[in-house]
Amino acid sequence: MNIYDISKKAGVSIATVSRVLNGNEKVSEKTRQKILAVMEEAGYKPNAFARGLGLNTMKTVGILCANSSDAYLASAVYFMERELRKNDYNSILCCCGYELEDKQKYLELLLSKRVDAVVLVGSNFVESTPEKNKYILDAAGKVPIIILNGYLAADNVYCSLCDDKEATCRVTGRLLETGRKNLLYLCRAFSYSGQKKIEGFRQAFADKNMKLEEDQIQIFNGSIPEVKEMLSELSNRGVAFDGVLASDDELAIGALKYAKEKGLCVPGDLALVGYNNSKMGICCDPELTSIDNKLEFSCINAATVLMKVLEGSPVPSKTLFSADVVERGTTDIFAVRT
Amino acid sequence: MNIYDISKKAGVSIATVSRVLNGNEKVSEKTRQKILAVMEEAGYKPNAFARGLGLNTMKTVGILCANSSDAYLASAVYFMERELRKNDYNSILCCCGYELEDKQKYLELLLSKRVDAVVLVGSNFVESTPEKNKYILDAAGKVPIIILNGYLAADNVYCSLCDDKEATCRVTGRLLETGRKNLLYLCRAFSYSGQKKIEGFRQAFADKNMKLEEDQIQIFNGSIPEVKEMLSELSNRGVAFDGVLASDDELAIGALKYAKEKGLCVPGDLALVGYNNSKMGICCDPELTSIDNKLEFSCINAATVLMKVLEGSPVPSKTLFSADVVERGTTDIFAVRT
DNA sequence: CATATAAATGTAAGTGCTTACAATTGCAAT
DNA sequence: ATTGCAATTGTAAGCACTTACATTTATATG
Repeated sequence: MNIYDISKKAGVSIATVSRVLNGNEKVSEKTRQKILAVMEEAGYKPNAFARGLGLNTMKTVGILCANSSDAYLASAVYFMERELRKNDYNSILCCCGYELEDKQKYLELLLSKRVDAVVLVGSNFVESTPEKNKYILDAAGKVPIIILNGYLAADNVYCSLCDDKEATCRVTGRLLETGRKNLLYLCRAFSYSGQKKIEGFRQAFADKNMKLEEDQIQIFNGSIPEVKEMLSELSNRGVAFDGVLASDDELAIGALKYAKEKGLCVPGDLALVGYNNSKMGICCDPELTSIDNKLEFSCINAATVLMKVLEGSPVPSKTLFSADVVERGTTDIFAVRT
Repeated sequence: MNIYDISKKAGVSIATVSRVLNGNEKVSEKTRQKILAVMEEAGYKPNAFARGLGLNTMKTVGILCANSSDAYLASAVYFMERELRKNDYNSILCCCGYELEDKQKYLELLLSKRVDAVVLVGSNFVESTPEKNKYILDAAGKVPIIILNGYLAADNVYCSLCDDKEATCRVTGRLLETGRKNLLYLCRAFSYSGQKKIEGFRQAFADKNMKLEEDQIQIFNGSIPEVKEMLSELSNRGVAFDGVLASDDELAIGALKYAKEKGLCVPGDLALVGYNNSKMGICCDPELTSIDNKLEFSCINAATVLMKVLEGSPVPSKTLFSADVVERGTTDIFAVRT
């Protein structure tokens, strides 16, 4: 069952059938209806490969992410897929882990599938040195690249991200103002957003002319019990802290577990702030204060930008927006500390 | 840059180039090397659409799920994508929500993209009446369908699932044996696995000749605070319960929040059992006992089955395996109750 | 009613690959 | 040198569409 069969049954040429397939307006309403009726009756579905070949697009975009079972990345993938689908685009998902080599490999794989664009979900795609980001530029030479939560200034690369530095600085500042002296920052990985968060943390101290010790910033990539362990050791080594900010909620909950084990009062003895405002944060007790970086908004924005790029409209290459702070039981930064 | 350019540069015909592209062994080693070298040098990438047209496959499978931002479904999608990719298949992701109409619509959309197979992630794809499952059978007429966590006996439909009934029955039985009299079952939706879980719950009572009141089973689709609310009302209505089993961890954590609010001791006054063994379960305090339905195993199995189906090998249409119980702080069913 | 013009439709040449079948080549046995 | 056979390579016909351009048909104008 192909376009020839349909054209025969409808008594027209294949060109006309193709035109109705593509919504070309140069077809009389009568024949259009006739052809649609024949298609319907025959249960005809156009062959996507042949269309792809002729049109040089199959209206699909590649979504690359490190690990879509991570709750945060999963949500991002979900929102992106939803928004793209709203615009009649399909998504090819590919999870590539955190190794540079694999990111590169799977980005190329997506390109070889002739996707119309690639969305890099997560700040971990932007590395710290230009050479390591070359693979993105190479890809951008072929199709537009959208980066979610990371920023890379380059041609045909479009970024949608939250101002993590400002948000972290804001919250850190409030904690300092409410009398916390010994804050700790736990950061999972040294990704683009991780760097920005740490910069914000440092900035808050600088703004108040306060000194920051190097062990107040911990790059740590562990699970909840491992965080608990790590903080115990830190404490045993004599590092004191009355507040922990973290680059995600899981790390902060690790700190909460530490506090419980030590019998510390939260937020009295120890204030906690997570990041991403995930569901995990409302499972614990007290519930976790978290910075909400408006992922859904960011994805909607990214999809909108992408659609414009694909239709050739001019768009800004960077969209930066500010985060919300969702205060719950692990802090009292917006109330007065008792 | 196409196959003709390569054939010219290598001084061979396009057929030979195509042969090395497809790993056909009827090419002398010398010319193969020559052609590979030319491809490499020219940076040639075969056009996936044209290959798709010629081979009638692009080695992609469609993954359909209700909502990939749900942590459990997200993990399933992740594992499936990973396993499929290991077998050189790509994944087109499509999230269709819970409406029958949309499931049908997006399943058809995936088929129109000429995927080689479709994986239905989640038991919610199997409806309770045969007519409602017709859309799956229709699809199975075109490509193999894999169902994760659900079961539907039909041609070209393959299911990989955990024995939810047995697991629920086992845990419920233990709770009854350790002296709990008034158990409650919270079930999010009346999906295939939801039904099986409830059947297991009923079975455990039947096995002990104990009577089960209708309000001991609650179909409830709400968030954590809503569950808390619902249980309060239930309690106020005079329904007593000393144990809550739930069809997922979130519901169980809602019950935990209820216990905290009421000042109930967990597990002393109220035992709690979740399902899926999610990360949420280790965020709360005490940590949640949960039934682990071995999602990763199930996905690996599903992918293996699918690959065999695609290569024409015979495979069982149903793989059923048993769940693990991960006991944590919200129960004492494997220790003696004090 | 002839003509100009616009609208609708058809013809045929791509699009880049696969593969059945035909043709050529290489090589050992006669 | 000739033959037979297998291994290798080439030719050309698909695969199911799109679309520039040509042709036909309908409509409006004088």
